[in-house]
Amino acid sequence: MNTIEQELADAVQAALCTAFPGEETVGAFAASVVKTADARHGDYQCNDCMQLAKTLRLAPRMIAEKVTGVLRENQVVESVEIAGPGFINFRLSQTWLEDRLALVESDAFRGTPQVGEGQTVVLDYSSPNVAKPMHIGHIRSTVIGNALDRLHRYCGFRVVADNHLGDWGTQFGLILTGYRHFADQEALKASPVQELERVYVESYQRSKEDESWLDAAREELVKLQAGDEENLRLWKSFVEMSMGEFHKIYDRLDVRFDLERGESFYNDKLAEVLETLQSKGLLEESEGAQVVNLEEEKLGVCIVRKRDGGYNYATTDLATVFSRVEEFSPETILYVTDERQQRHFQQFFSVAKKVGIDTRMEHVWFGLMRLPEATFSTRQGNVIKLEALLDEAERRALEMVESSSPEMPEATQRAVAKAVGIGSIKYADLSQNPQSLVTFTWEKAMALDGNSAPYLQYAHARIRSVLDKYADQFPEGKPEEADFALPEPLERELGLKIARFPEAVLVAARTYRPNFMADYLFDLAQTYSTYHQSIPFLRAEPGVRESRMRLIRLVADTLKTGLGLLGIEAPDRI
RNA sequence: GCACUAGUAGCUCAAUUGGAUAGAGCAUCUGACUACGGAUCAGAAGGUUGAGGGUUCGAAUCCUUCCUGGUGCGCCA
Repeated sequence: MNTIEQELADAVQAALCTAFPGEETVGAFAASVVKTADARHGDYQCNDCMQLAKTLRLAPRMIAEKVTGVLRENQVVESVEIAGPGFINFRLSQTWLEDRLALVESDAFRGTPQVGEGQTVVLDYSSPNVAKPMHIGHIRSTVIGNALDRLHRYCGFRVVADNHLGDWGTQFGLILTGYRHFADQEALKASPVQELERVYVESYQRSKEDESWLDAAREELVKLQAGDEENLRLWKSFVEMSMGEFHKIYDRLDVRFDLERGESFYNDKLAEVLETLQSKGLLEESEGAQVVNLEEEKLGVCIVRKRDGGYNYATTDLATVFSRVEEFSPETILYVTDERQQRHFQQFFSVAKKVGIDTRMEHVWFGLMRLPEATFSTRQGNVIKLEALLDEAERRALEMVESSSPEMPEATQRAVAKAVGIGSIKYADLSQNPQSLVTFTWEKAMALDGNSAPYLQYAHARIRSVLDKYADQFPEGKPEEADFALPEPLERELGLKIARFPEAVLVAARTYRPNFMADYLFDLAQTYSTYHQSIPFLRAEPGVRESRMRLIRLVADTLKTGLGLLGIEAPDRI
């Protein structure tokens, strides 16, 4: 199913060709139609005439005149008007819109065109470091990445979500050394990652003061990388402990991966990467290291092999991309990380291109999260653990549920508190542009009113509640047999917004900006709330009542589906 | 120093990537519950889009100079 924007754009395109037969510039032009910013201008608008004025050497309004003459015959629109310097404003036909809603209702994807059909996207996100607990800095990659995952699947893409764990970094030298000297086995059993972190932080601090400690750590790392049995065994146990903790959090967040290949997975392919670079003549030696020179692109040099013979991030990423291209032949690979890695990805993409990778690769970066006082870091120990954040969110939500729904069974209250608490945290992140810098405050992360998850969940639950009440009061009623009817302006607005759902999905997916989806949902929920307040439905006359039931049920479904695309639950009662 | 990035209402953020009179939420003020869920709704007030210059039918958005923050800039990831 095409979006309405697309249908209208096609109509404009056709009208242009009819109005200006034989004009090459018109034939090559791709007409576009967008929704209006202001309802007074109609439902959709086309701004192309102003652009075409130059190439056609005609006044924009003149072009618009010719085009609208043809467009008026179109069944989709009720009126076509020219305004201002040459805008064409469309108002959709009432019956067409009503029929459209029936199509949307019966469509498995609520009218969303399956633009990704036959295409594969590899999505690299979350990627925490083993032996360090996940803190609030990890939530953005996880939540944004997961939303992009869901949005793309919904558009028909085959998505390969890969959790590219940091399980092979230099931190293991420090951890191994620390582990041998001051690990507390009891604590390790009780709370493994916390203890590993303590060991890491202490070992790191010791290395700052003590050169020989650092040497020992390096030695342990070399032994590990050379395949030393004892170190390998310990390393594996560290990874397992961490994964257990990570999965507890992923379960709570309802985040799932298709693959969880850490950097270690590519360990034996790194030498090959060097050979490939060598054979393409890209390798240079510089200060004892092997590098790819990117001075021409003003990207400095990219180190692919350290002076001490070790490989690093860029090398692993290259090995990873080779492997992904070979195994999945993706059209696109997305990397969701924070802004600090922009330069790394520019370098890495550039090198990948040089060795012949032509897959589209995008770095979807997001702004750092920081505390009001400072940035946080595991080493400084000023992190807020993700687990604590989720606990607190659920606790606050539970308080709210207990006071507003005391009659609800306790188990249900807990489930609702989880949906609301976790949903609030996700929504706080997803409702803003990923690229903005975020200063973390508990208050903001868990906003429970205004533009927030609970507002949307409330709107949804309220509709479910009305629908149940309807089923109680009118057991014979059959809303599914009523026609969609939008006689009231508020009703029409609501119907139009439902019909626009696919446009929000596509924009959010295409621009890697889940906040477009969040915006859309908030707008829809707001319109519904106004409707709810001012239009009677259970008390409306028979027939009208059924129509309205069918309409609000579709609103509820749209809200639930949209929230689902953001990874947020919409319980029937909250 | 160079590069990237941000600066929008008192605060937190939008603005469909160049469209029409820059929109929401919070906070403030006014109003609506014997109600289909008040976790709500209606309304008011709040702006020289950091500053200047430029590009054009049209600029928060593009170019340019400056100011202020953030981040990065060779062996971490």
